[in-house]
Amino acid sequence: MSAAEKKALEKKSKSIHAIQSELENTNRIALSVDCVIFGFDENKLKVLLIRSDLKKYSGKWSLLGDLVFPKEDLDDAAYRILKQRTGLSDVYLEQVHTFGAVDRHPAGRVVTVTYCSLINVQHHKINILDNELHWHDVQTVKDLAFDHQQIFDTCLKQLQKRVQEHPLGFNLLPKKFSLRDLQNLYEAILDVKMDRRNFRKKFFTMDLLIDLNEMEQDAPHRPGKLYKFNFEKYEKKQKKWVGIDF
Amino acid sequence: MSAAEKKALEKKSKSIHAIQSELENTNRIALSVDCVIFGFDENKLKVLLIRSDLKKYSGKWSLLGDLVFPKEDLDDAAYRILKQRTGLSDVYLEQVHTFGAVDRHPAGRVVTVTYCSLINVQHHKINILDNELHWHDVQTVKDLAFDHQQIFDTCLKQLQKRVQEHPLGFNLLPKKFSLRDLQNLYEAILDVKMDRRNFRKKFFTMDLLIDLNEMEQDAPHRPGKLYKFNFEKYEKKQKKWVGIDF
DNA sequence: GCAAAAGTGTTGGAAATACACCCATGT
DNA sequence: ACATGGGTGTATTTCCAACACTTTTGC
Repeated sequence: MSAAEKKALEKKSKSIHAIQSELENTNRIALSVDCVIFGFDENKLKVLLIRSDLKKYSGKWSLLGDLVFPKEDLDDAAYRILKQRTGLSDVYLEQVHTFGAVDRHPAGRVVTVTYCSLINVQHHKINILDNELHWHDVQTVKDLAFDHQQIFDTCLKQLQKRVQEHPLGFNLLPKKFSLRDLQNLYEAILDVKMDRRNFRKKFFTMDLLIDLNEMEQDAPHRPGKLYKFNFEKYEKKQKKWVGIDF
Repeated sequence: MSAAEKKALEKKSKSIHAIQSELENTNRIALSVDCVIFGFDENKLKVLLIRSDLKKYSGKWSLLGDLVFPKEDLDDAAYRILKQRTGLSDVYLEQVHTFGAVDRHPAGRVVTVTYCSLINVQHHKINILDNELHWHDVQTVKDLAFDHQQIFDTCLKQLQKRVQEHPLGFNLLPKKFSLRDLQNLYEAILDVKMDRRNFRKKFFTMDLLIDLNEMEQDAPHRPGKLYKFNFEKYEKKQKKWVGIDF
């Protein structure tokens, strides 16, 4: 670009001040975060729901959400909301999708960014003091408030996909787990049955499990060995995956 | 839930009117859509960029974006912006990610929802009357305005992943294409070289290409056969994919 | 000793990879 | 005739799926 062209360009360019007027109130929209919080307990995949606080949806369940503050990073808002609702920090959180139909909220325009998080129900005993907050089997979730059913369905599908490509599942298990625990988890998330021997083979071949040389306690049958996931080794891998398949 | 409990709940519930006050201006945020528009031409993957119209970024390239209107569905906004910038409708568009760092826009808080679109450069001769709009080789894209480099990188990665799982690539090709065209496309997107025979085998085995019994014209060598993609057959498939692999 | 789940190997088929030659066209 | 890329087949390897018996523990 020549100097003359550059100058011509600058002439057409807007100053920051000019842009600011476009961002004035009339063009602003309320923005919220909704968290789909998955847990795993009693060999079932669970999701944390709260009673809707809106009369229109009285009695219905809804996701945990809140408005994003004007001076708050989007990701920070997600962590704040998770912390507020569950008391938890330092957990897996991932943005999934943004829902922005004009009429999705009865009180006005609210665009919502959905985050998905996976927490270990046993390990993080959540303050469910408020009995409005409840773990639900994902199998039986239906008829949520707002468009939360759609959001939930999207997140569950995404979880099912991503749990196969990344070691997310371990965020749902205790630090020490048996291979049976791990398989139960995958079977619950993916809603399939797997061959036990092939499942073990797969994970042992990956070579990402650390044998703790400990055994399950209090099992009403032969106790299994306990393992933990080798996150460090996994981080170093990062394979380049190529395989057209659809 | 008993009737008494239900009543107690309703007492605590908020009316829509009460919620509305939370959505008042002080809690609103400007929302934009940015489109990462991929094209394919001269066997290279391209992306459509425009000169930033902001003085601060004078001379830098940026994605095509615009504010979302308060009474406009988010997806509609994406289609509108694509239409405005390229004159195109009826193309592939997919939401990718939402970027919401407080300081990402110098003129104030703007959260942006990114969409990715794939268009056929040959087929849709875009009105690039405005010479501020330009196709760039993705290989050489760097130093974009705002956080657009990060957005672009995210979209390219997502494209590389999704193009292997879904037949998106055909949106970048003319309706009739040779297997060489198809392979060039995949090699350009994934930045790898593939074996020609195995590539053909893979696609023929999928059985989703319709042989048009036509030949390339004006090839400076033996002309190849032309095919089109069998979208109908693909739609009917929708396989359940299970395979843990990370 | 019995119930219940842990642990363990082999085999056959499918899919991915590696690889080399002849063919049709334009110049 | 020759340069260019189109079109084809086979051998090898790798991965996945199917499948059954022995072991350990609690009761």
